[in-house]
Amino acid sequence: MNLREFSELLGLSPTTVSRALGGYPEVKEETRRKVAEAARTHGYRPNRRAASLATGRAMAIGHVIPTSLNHEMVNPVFADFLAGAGEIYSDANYDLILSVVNDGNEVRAYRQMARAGSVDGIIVHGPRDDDARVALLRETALPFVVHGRVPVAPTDYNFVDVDNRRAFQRATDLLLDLGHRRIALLNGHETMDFARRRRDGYLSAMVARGLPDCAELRFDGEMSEQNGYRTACGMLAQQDAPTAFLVSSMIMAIGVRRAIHDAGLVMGQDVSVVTHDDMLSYLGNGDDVPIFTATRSSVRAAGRRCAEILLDRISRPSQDPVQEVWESDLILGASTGPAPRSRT
Amino acid sequence: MNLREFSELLGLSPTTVSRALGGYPEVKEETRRKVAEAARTHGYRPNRRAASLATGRAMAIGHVIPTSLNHEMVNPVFADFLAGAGEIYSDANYDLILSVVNDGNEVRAYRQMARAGSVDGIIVHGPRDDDARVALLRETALPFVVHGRVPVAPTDYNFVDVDNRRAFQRATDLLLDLGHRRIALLNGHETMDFARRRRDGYLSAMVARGLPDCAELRFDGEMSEQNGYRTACGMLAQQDAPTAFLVSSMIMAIGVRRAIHDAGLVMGQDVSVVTHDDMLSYLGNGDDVPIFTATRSSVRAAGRRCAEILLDRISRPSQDPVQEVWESDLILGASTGPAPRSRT
DNA sequence: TGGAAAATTCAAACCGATTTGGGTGCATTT
DNA sequence: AAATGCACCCAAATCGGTTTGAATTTTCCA
Repeated sequence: MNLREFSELLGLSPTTVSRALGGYPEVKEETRRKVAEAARTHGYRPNRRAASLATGRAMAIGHVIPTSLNHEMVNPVFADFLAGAGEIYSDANYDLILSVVNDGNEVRAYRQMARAGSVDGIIVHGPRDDDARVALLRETALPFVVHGRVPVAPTDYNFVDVDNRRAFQRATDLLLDLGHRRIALLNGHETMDFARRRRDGYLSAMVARGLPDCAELRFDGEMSEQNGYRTACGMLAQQDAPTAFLVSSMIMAIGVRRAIHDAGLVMGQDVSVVTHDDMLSYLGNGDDVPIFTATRSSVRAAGRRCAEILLDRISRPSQDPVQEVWESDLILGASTGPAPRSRT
Repeated sequence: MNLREFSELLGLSPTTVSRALGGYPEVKEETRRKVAEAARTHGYRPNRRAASLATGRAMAIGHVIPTSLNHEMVNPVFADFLAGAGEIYSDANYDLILSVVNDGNEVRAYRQMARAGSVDGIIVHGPRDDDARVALLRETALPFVVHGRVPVAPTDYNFVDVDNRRAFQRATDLLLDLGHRRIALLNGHETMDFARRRRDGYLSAMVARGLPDCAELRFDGEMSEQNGYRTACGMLAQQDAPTAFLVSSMIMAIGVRRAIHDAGLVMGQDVSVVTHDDMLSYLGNGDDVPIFTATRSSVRAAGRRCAEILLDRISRPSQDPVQEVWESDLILGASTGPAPRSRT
């Protein structure tokens, strides 16, 4: 059923019906009620495509999520982030258009969305160091919000980020305070901005105590369970093995835990682990006492906030950029303890 | 830039340009080349909304993913499923419209998509026993493919499913063959069709050997790590504790593994575990020897296949329904072994 | 009761593409 | 030279809404 048919049914003009549904003041309250009622019973909804063609608003937000080319891995945080953003969109009657592309094809995906006018705004996921996306988006004049930050870009764009540097600096300090000296860092790809900041936080804490930066104690790559396991196994087999691991994701930390167990060691006693916890819905970190000591920040809340900001910028452009850096909690769990005297 | 401006720029009529870009035969090859070239250099793309209004095709597929109301959990398999489907969509130049809704509001979401004509087809996720969606979608005449199956619905709809019943029957048989008698089932919500089928498979194998159905050995609920841990802890503390666990997801199995460790037991020796493995990209099940003995089926491949089928039904309606039931692999890993003589 | 102001409603233009049903120009045939 | 065919190209209608500017009806007050 289209507008014309529906309005004939009511004995009104399309204009009036459209206004009634749109909530414009030019239509009598009683008429509006009648129209709304009829729309419900007859199941009329304005055609989305026609409406957005007429208004120029697509009523949709684009998300481009990258899968890494080699391992085709999809970062599991996306599910929760999208769930958070999705809540906001449905309330505002916006659609969420999802585009899954290989790393590197992202720019093309953004450009297409922009040119075809299929979205009113874009969320940028997983900013990297060589990121051309922010510049591109600025060109297109499409509102956007970055989840994370772009390393070197000019600073006048919207973003929501966790203070990754500080989080990992604090986490490292905690381990150092516990007496650990050989602290391994298992990080995400350090081409990613968040991973780089975490590394910097880790390094600055180490350096502040006069400790060296040991290449054999650092890993960066896909944050999968397997990588956590393999890497930790390798490091634990070294002669001067680490007594603590600082890990960038729960999933990876679970791999580390497995490696510790396999080596016949006890997590929280022989080896300490601190991880970042995105508060994924299916990966609660224990009940009363957290399993892992962790830097914690809800990625779902970040999704909600990014969406809110974006919708706000769309309805009121030319505001000052919103830039939020969230402090993450450092919560103590059972996975950390004082450094053991020595191991051989 | 719109079509009119672009065509003026070329000194051609909008019609010709549209045909050139659309690949129609009525336009000289040389003209087409020139038009395509100019489109590239000037960055012209037909406005998506206008195009779909004119053609009647939305060029978009709707996915409605539910979050469970209580725990706001998003099943992590969605990320990989969407990634699989997304691959197919981008190749075919379709958009993916994602709607995240609370359990129970799904029907409304489907109806809205259908009425507003914002999608050409729909993928139905996580069919349940009381599912009104299939009936609704049949009414709307919108093509759809179900990932999974609807328990009691008429059978003339498209679906791709794993043979969950058989998978869990085989898994149970394996454990029985190893001598286990007290076998626990840690399942997803048994309102979900897949979980019910898995339970049936488990029960039929048990019954076939004359074993009872013990309520205290069965759990169904959210497949989170915590639930796996908590439930396994509780069961292992029972006086007649299970010697084996059959688990519906890797995430949950990781919780079970943790519980086994915490109880001072060794997985694969004292307690056996078999899990279903959706082959999530970030949760590889070990390298050479799988960690978990598992029934295995790629959810990403299922995403691809569902998308393929849907696009095919859209381009050629009124074909016979495609109904695929995939056999899942049963792979042997390190988490299973013969039942221990006895434990106290 | 008449007339101005306010409250409603409507006809028509517009958004940006696709597509129908012709035209135009040129080569070929008669 | 007229007729036919073919290869190109185009004007205009269409999709289903929103919105502008004008027309109509109602309300209010002198």
